[in-house]
Amino acid sequence: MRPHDSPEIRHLPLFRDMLQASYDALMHSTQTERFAAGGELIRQGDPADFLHVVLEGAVELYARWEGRETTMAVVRPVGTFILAACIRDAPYLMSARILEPARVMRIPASDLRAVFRRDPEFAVSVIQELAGAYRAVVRHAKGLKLRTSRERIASYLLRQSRQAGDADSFVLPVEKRLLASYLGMTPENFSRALRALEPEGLRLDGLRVTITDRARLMDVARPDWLIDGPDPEGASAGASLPPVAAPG
Amino acid sequence: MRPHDSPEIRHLPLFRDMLQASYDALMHSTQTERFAAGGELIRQGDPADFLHVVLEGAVELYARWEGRETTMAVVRPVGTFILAACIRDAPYLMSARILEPARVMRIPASDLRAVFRRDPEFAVSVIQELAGAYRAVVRHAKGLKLRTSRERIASYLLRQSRQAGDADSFVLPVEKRLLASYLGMTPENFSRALRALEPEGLRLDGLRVTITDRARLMDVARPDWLIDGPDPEGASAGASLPPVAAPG
DNA sequence: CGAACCCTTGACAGAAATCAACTAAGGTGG
DNA sequence: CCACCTTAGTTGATTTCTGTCAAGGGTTCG
Repeated sequence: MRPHDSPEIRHLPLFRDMLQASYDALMHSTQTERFAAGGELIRQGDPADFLHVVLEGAVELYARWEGRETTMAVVRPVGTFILAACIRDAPYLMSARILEPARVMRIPASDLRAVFRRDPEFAVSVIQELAGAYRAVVRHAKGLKLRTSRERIASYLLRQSRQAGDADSFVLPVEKRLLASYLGMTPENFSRALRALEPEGLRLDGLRVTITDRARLMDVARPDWLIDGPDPEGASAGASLPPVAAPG
Repeated sequence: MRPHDSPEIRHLPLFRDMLQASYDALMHSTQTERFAAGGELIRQGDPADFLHVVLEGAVELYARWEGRETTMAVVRPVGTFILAACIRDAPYLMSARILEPARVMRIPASDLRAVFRRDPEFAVSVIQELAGAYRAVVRHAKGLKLRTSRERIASYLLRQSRQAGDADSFVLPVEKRLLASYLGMTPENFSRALRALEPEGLRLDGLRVTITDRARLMDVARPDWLIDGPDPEGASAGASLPPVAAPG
């Protein structure tokens, strides 16, 4: 089975409603490649040539400026990224590197643009995807501006718990240093702030987190629909490990 | 002339390519109202009933959480906001209040959704609008995470200068306290940081800012296409006074 | 004329970044 | 298989930055 025929891709919110002919057209020049950890997939500033779909592994989206670097999102299967740049035919605002050995599908941006002009159903899907992605970034920005780092960590942990099916115990999906960057702080600060949350109903063991007093943690985090998102309304599928923030 | 027929609206990037019939359908139930300064237009958490178009005046988009508040954008004529919420039929993530006495057009969200399903040209326009808006917020988030407040202020001033036609002297478009909030700091800090930029080639007089040494200021700001945006690619028309961040 | 309100400034407290050192775990190559 | 190297994570000490509290000047608007 060619990867293109995988129902996992065909059934992505972005692709599931389009005509078969359109889908075939999209996949016509699409290539799937494997990448080793650490590899650079795209670099910010480069022209947006391909829409990327992560089939296996994990990809980090990050931004650089004047030597500083910050993680914007982690995309896991099956998720897409840099849709917006492809649509506007504009330079990538973010870079992407392989976090875990990955298989990635690359759909030519020109095909993408051609297809949503011909297939109204696909156009509607793109609209939904972009609107969700937009809202996801707005939520992220709200969290950064309205919450302290302590509160961001606490609410992140609660989101992870919810994603694990409201489990009290779960494993952080990525390195702590990456999480720190995603949440907008240094690794040192993250370490300390996380430690400081232990008395608030938390037990820590490496990457494993156990919530021992949910009420107390919620009292710190004060979770809010309009920031933490009740729904994975944004982001196609797996773009939400750092919970949210999707296509670039 | 009814406001709907105004070429200013019809020629917005969002509306200019749609069929006349679609446009008429959109405008059919659309109402235009005047609002006094300070009035609440929409409240975060409310269901998204209307796409808003600012015809006159100025509207502030802001977010609230646990008593704290932050400005997300200022929309001026002719700009739209909360497109994404309308499309997803989801609650507003931001509130809107009148900054300067305004005339605002409200397009029922249900009509909006119906029309872009029927008119592929309009769908494409919505896609472009959303992709631009998405990129605008990503830039904003990058600025918040990668730059210090001093750097954010300096680069904001350079953006304003550019927007004024690369003029060395210009007037800040909004209150300083609002600017501070938009840039992610307290008014006190903004005041101090702005003051501290004077030796870096700046002269201040109330809301008027004069750049006396552009090279020096650029050395502080280190402007970057991928954050400051070379192009007003996002945001329909006037959504860019705090330069960027558009429809919610 | 008074009441808000914006802006600024100062003093202070709290938060976060930085610098540095140390541990532990994982991977590499001998 | 072990020694070594790299790197994530932690912790401490310190500095820098930012928010908070408080007060005063200036302006606008009722």
